[in-house]
Amino acid sequence: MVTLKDIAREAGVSVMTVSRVVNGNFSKVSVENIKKIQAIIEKKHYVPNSTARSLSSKSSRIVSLIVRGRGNELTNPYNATMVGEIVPLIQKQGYYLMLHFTDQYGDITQRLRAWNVEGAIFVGTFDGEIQKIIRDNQIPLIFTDSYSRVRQITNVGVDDYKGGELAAHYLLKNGHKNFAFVGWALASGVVRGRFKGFRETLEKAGYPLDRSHILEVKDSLSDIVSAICGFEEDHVAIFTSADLLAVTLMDRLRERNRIAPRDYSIIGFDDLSIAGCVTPRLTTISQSFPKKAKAATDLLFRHIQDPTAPSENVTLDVHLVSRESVSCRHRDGHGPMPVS
Amino acid sequence: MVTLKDIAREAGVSVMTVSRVVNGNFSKVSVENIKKIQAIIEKKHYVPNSTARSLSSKSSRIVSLIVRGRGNELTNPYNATMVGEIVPLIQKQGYYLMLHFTDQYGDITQRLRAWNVEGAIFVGTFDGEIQKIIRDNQIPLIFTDSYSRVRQITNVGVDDYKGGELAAHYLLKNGHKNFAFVGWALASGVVRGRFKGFRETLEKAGYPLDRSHILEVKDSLSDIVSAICGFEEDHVAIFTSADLLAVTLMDRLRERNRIAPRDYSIIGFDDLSIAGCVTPRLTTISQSFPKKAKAATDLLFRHIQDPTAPSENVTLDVHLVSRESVSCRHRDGHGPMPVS
DNA sequence: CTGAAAGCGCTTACAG
DNA sequence: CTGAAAGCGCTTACAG
Repeated sequence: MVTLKDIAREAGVSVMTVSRVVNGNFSKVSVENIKKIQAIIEKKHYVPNSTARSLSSKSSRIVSLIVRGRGNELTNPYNATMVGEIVPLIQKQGYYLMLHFTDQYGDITQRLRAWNVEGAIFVGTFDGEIQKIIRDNQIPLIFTDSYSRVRQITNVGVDDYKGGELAAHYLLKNGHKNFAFVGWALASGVVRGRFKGFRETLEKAGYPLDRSHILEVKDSLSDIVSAICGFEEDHVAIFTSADLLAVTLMDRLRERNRIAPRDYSIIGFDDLSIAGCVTPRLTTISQSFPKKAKAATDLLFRHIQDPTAPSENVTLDVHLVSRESVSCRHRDGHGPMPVS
Repeated sequence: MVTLKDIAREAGVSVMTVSRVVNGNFSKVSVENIKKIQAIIEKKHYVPNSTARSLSSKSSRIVSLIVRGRGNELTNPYNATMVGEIVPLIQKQGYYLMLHFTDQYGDITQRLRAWNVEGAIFVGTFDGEIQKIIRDNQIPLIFTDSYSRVRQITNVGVDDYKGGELAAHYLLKNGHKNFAFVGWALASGVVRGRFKGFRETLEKAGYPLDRSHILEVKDSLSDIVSAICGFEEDHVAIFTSADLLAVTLMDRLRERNRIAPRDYSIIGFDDLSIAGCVTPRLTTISQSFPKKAKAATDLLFRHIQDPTAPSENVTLDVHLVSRESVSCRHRDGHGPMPVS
């Protein structure tokens, strides 16, 4: 391993002047020394030891990405997309990225402290543990899609409520009269927001959502599938809390010979790329992952640079993307027909 | 920040005996001291500084995962699945994981050296650069799906050739007579293997693959789509080098009113979860991602533990999963019908 | 513009 | 069973 000392010896200078060159503090080194030292660094393929740097300077240039769960969390395209967007943004800043999957609070602090991590971005719902996490870690912490009563939390989310509204309006506009909501974890803030926007909009329009039509996914989808097949109405319009859920549901309903948009209509949330390649293509509430990732990393670095920066709550916009999974119910007998 | 010194002072011992307790070398410390020290560690929430540990012990407990590319590489479900499988396996060993996306060779060495990384797993095709990477990094390096003439490389791959054979056999068994191959990057070893197995099997059966039916995807899929639509044969059976390609292709062909398995048949490769939720469900060559990830991390840790361990080339098995995207051509007029 | 000294928080290697 | 010393490779802070 080549060290500063090796370079210094060969250049006939002290480690300090080599250190200055390595760090680009050219103003304090003579031009000839800069050139000489740079040549030697090049020749010997010198790479600064970040471990030593971190120890002495107290700045590690490591950022952590913490994903909730402990299995293959990237099997969920939502997580994969978010992580994949964030990685290049972190690298572009010259930072290193540690990736952690965890579902227990204690882990997080340990992992962050061990490496003097400078900041972290959380992907997934940490609603309940946010308070403890913040209390134990005095570094910039950026949450995504988290709802918490704790003030002073920096979060990047989307307008979940509006997403629900958009879905409801779109279905109403297309002449739907029967509605259902299917969501994972109704307790999570994100899902609750989407649900609320949907329900309240329908209510205002005179279509209160019946309790039997509010479905929460527990362990398996089977119950949900049965419930939907058991609906007495002719054609029900379903709003789901996530594309992945909508896609899986369509697949399971197809096994029971229920095809969208012929037998029912369905709207997703996220606009993952899978939404566009499924049959029928999924109509969904679209959020921008590049923007979300950018907002999160921008906030992260702003807070790393200026620890006194105020916490911020960013809410990104959503819009509806009309594709093929919702039928138009206006002219009876004309069958499914997409309407924008 | 709590340090060994703080604990030592409070316990009235030297840092060395605290260090022993922290590292579990209980045999060399009195029972009472162990208890006393553990209590203080607990109370003060002491977390060892990995940065200092790494510097003095020369072992960082960091492993790198290097994914080829520089955009959102996890948008590709193949990469996402692999990375997602590997993360928990690394964590289970008490190691930390750094994730890097890169498409230039120089980056890799720099990143590995900076943190004294103990080993790395590569996801994606690095065929051409393997030699240089190995030369410059004397740590365990595990490649996946790489083909290289360099001996002494440790690689985990699947039986690509067999995958091609299986696809060909299955299509022949189903009475197909017209064939095509569509692949990304025919130059890569993986794709070449799949293609070769396919072509040679067809040849032996008396169906040499015409040059016009070997399609390589360049920038866009448009050329491929046009080429396929221009085929003179009635029904062509297409073998693609990857599920993602097959799925995208089906979608694009649907725009041109070509539906599988009515108008053409198609087989993918990988068996990503997307293969099962697309319409028609994709018949594909299946590989086990959990096994692949396990093999790669096992090899990695074996080599970290024993640097003299011989390099190994692991080839995992593949099998065909029959779903809905291939028609049976035996009894004319009976239309598509899946055959196992 | 340059460098000697001290120190970051640990572990290694040794002495007792 | 315990600890004092040295050192890992760098940076900070200071003196010149």
